[in-house]
Amino acid sequence: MTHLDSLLEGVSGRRLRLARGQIIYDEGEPSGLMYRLESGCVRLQVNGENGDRQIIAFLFPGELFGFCLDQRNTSAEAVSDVEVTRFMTRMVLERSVARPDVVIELINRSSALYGVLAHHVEKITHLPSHERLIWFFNWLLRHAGGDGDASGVIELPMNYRDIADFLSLKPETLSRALKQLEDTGYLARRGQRTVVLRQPSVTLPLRPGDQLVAQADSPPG
Amino acid sequence: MTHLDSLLEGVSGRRLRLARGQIIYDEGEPSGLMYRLESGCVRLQVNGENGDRQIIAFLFPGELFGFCLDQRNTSAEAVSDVEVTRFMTRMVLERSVARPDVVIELINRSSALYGVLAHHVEKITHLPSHERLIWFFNWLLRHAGGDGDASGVIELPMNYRDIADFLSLKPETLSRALKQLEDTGYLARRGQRTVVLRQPSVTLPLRPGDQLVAQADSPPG
DNA sequence: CGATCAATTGAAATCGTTCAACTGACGTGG
DNA sequence: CCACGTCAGTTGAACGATTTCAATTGATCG
Repeated sequence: MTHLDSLLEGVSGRRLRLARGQIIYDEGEPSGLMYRLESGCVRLQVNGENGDRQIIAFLFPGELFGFCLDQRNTSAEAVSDVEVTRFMTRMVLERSVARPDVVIELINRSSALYGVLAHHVEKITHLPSHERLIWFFNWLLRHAGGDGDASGVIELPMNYRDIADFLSLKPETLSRALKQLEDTGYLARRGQRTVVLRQPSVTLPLRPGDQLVAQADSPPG
Repeated sequence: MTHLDSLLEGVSGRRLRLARGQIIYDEGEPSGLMYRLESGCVRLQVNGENGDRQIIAFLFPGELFGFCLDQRNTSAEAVSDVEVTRFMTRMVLERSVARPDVVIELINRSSALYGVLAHHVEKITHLPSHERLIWFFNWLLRHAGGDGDASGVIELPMNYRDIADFLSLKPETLSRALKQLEDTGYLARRGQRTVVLRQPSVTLPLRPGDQLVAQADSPPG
């Protein structure tokens, strides 16, 4: 992660502020510019024909995106107010001739992104709604977790609709799944932008009727 | 596509034959080798915890895969008997220092793969079963289409289970969807490894009761 | 403080899944 | 060359998770 950050320092980049909701680039546009996210959260997405939207990835500070030489194959939008540094892809490549490690780092990041997406697909196609959520929150905890994993406190930079479109659920389903997880004690909500995981990184064996917190205080029978 | 093929000629590669079903590499393994597919069909996949499997991509002759420097983030398996040329990733990279266009081509291919997967996700999460199939067949026609698109004839290198796992359907659902498409006249089957699309690249507005072939020969009313 | 958009809740409908049984294709060995 | 076993694909019926539609509550920002 830190490798490339220093390397790109040698490439002239322009620092930009973008407001929440702003489109950074749109699918089909010619490429040429790439970005490093400095603060905030960005989403990559595919906009379907019927107004459907699939969010492919949430990006967090330190991550690079838009590294591509022909047409944009996804759209990028600001989830929150963000700061990015914008580079000309051409210049990054020129620099990489002198510094092979830049190429290596770019490749590593590309294949990492691919792997994340691959697993994302596997999860959203094979897990029921509430397990998708648990998986998502644990993933957030590991990635966006500035606070440290142990506490289980997650500040959500995105709204529920974004989460729904990331997990391929309807907002109503997300809402119900959240409630169920809250009721069963897997998580607690503080406002609707903060979630507290009770058991971070648990692979939950949740079946209808199971109760997590109940163990202590619900009388048997 | 042809760009890189000539470039890799300069890198020593070993030609291999692999039998159908053989694992080329497995998720979690250290990387170091990359491949060009010469003949046959390869699948990239993620194997879920419950024995579930999500096929991420089908690859066809000319395509590169396994371009990655740390751990494998997906598995690769031979869908049919295949021939591949195996390269040491390190040597490809060394070559790329002298030839910047190699880097560019590798980047293009990586981002193309990412885009394909992104759209794949969008489709399998937003389309009903029979439209996924139509989309898949049209996609096959464009990619594996050695015959030329116009005829609509598709030789399937993979079995129905592979297709089901690619489209995130159960075999039963796939079977039923296929039958429905056959009945409504969108496609015909010759054996179970050949499919003929009646209207290649149609965005079908199929609703229960609609008939495609009926227009010409079914009397009104 | 009101307007607007996001999130919640309920009830009904739908599509895909599940389970189970059956059919068909294919390859092996007699 | 045929019989058999095995595995892939098919079909039916019941089930269930998610979606849909509709109405309500709740947040957020001028």
